[in-house]
Formats: sequence, C-alpha cells, structure tokens
Amino acid sequence: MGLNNLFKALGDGTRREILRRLAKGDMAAGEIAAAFNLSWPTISHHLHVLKETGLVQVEKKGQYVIYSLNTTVFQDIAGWLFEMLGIITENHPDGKGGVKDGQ
Amino acid sequence: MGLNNLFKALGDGTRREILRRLAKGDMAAGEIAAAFNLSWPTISHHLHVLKETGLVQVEKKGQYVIYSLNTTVFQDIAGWLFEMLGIITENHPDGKGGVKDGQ
DNA sequence: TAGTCAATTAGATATTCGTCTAAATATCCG
DNA sequence: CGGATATTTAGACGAATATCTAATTGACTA
Repeated sequence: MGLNNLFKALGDGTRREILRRLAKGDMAAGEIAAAFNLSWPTISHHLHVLKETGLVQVEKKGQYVIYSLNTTVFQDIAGWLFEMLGIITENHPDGKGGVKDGQ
Repeated sequence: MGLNNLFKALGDGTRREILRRLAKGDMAAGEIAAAFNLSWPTISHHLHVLKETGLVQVEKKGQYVIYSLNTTVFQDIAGWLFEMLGIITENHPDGKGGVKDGQ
C-alpha cells in the first residue's frame, strides 16, 4: 500500500506492540484489545489501519475475528533499507568522505 | 530518538526523498529546497524533523548549512526488523501454522 | 426468538502535521 | 556600514490522527 502509509502505520507504538504480539501467534481482536489500556474501538481502529497497510490479515472465525501478521510486508521495508544502503555505498566506495558514522 | 519518531519521520515521501538525495552526497539546505516544488520554509521544517530524529547531521559552512545523512540510524530500523523476524521464526519454527505468506 | 458476547461503526474532540506567507537572523562582500 | 544571499522562525490554517463514549451489527445459545 505504499511506503508512506507503511511507515506511518509503524510510527505508532501501540500498533508496533500489536504486531509484536501477532508475531508470536494469531489473536482475536478482543484478545488484543484486552492487552492494552485503551478502549476496544481504539484498538479496532489500529487494527483497521494495520489491515489497510497490509501489515495484518483478517479471518472471521465464528463470532471471533482472528488477526495474523502478514510477513511479506517486511520485505518492503527491507527493500527500502537496502536501496538506501546501496546508494550510500555506491557514492562512498572507500568510506573516505561525506558520510559520518560517529556521533 | 525512539522508533516512534523515526518511523514517523520516514512516513513522509518528501523526507524520504531528501534522505535519498543525501545518500548520494552532502547538500546545502538551499540545494535541497531547490529540488522540490515546496517552499523553503517547508523544506526547512522537514530538515528540522530529520535532524531531530537523528537521520541527518548539520554543519554550518560559511553562509551555507550543509546537511549529511547519518547512517547509524538505519541500524535502529534494521534492529527492529530483525527483532520482529526473530520473534516470528521463534514462534513458527517449521513454518507450519499461523503466519500466512501468500496473498 | 431473546439475550448475550464479540467487534465495528458513528460521531465528537483535542492534538499533531504539512504547508504557506511574511518576517527575522546570519553571513558574506564591496 | 549596507546590500545581497542563505536559511530559519513565527504565525496561521486545513487535513489527518488518536482517542473516547454511545450505538450498531453479527453470531452463537438457551
């Protein structure tokens, strides 16, 4: 769904924590909501954002809604990272100038 | 400065494009501003955000202000990525259940 | 068919964000 | 010093965001 929305989605700590929990295994919406000090609608909203950006997948199971992590999206982030690192190394082959890596 | 602000900073296309250009070499603020169809104050604002999150470094050179990429921050992103991937593989050792990787 | 549990939608509100114009600051040069 | 160039700061404004409470939808069960 685009790096813009992807990074925006990751820019919220609650959403990253949801992802971390989903990385350990699928969870129902209510199970997720119970883990936070936020209202259910708020969590539902975050889950909607995560779903829109493709970071999670949804499956209805009876009266429950099961959320699972979509690992493929991490490739987009990795892709962006490697692209940046590629440009850096291309333009600073000997590490001599420009980019400082200390503080 | 925290993953929150880091990801938020990366959630803007203009800022990512600034970073991409800086990856090719240091640039003066005006040189950067000239590359976009946005006002100088707007670019100055974005540069401020990037500086606050530690994504760029600033050096005053006479009347010019030279911006350069701070590559160390990419380690934070990579660190988060690897942490997530670690949790995933820990909890799905045989790739059998839970995480779907198709569409 | 009621009643209950699970989850989302609707609507409101305060805050943050990206952008602009106008003004201020800082540095150089003659 | 005085003017020109480079950049930031101030202030305003509309759009987007995170949150809440109340209401709604959907599904199971007795």
